[in-house]
Amino acid sequence: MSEPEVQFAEAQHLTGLIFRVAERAKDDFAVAVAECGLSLTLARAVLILGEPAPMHEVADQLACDPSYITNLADQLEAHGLAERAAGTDRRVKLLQLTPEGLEMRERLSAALEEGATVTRALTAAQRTDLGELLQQMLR
Amino acid sequence: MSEPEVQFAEAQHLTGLIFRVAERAKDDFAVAVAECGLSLTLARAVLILGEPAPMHEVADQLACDPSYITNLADQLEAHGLAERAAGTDRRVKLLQLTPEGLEMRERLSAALEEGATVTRALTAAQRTDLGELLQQMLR
DNA sequence: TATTGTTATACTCTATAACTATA
DNA sequence: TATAGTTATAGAGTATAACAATA
Repeated sequence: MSEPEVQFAEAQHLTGLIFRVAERAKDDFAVAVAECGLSLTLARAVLILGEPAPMHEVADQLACDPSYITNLADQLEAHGLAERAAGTDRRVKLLQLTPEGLEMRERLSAALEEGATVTRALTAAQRTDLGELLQQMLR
Repeated sequence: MSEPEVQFAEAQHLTGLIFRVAERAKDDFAVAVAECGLSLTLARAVLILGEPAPMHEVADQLACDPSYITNLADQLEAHGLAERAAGTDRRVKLLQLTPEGLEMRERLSAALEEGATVTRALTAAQRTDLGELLQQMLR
């Protein structure tokens, strides 16, 4: 195969396609998130906090160091989106969304569902197929 | 719908699934890239440089500021993977892979194709279907 | 006057290590 | 002795603005 053909073939490879689709979806979501005045990580934290959770659990779910959650929690509080609350164990602090935080979570959730221009290119049946394939990949 | 059901439904939504699959693929690729001693961005640059390219074109393809390419080019040269070369226009500097760079590109390319554990969960037919759906999303 | 690349600088994101309080 | 969270600090990654050379 000549070089251009190799490149073309590579461009078709699944992993590259997944990356490109994900990047586009992320860009779309980032626009919505920026309109809300949040960073991507902050938005992820808000989405995670459907229910109050210990800070170390948030760290687990975001796959980041627990020390960084202090920073994120400070930012969430500064935005008025979440508060620290006492847990049963006095070492633990729960992070819980304020009413504003819950409202923000709704907005972000809607943006995540509807905002991705990529999924609009598919029919309902195709979306179903895609969803099944993706779920199988995560098993 | 009660809260846990809502969360479950959200977890199924396409955009979220795409993000999770992409994150897993990226983690897989990052492992291979780290074994090569490169950062993800550096690896992307190597993959882009199948042929010598002006630095500003690399910036376009990486979707980053042109000034940052100076930094990346310095790093690539420090790794012995690429060199700056003169272009026809004397303002332009071409970035081209060294033999080591080309070899690295092969390794990365192979890692990208084979390394993603996510795609292994699919049959050949399913991979074909997925590829077609993804391509349609990028059109 | 516009374009290419470079420099200096600064900002954001995130991790590491040492620390405190609690278990 | 182990766990939760905090603090201080440092590093990577990247952008902005001003600049030099060339077109």
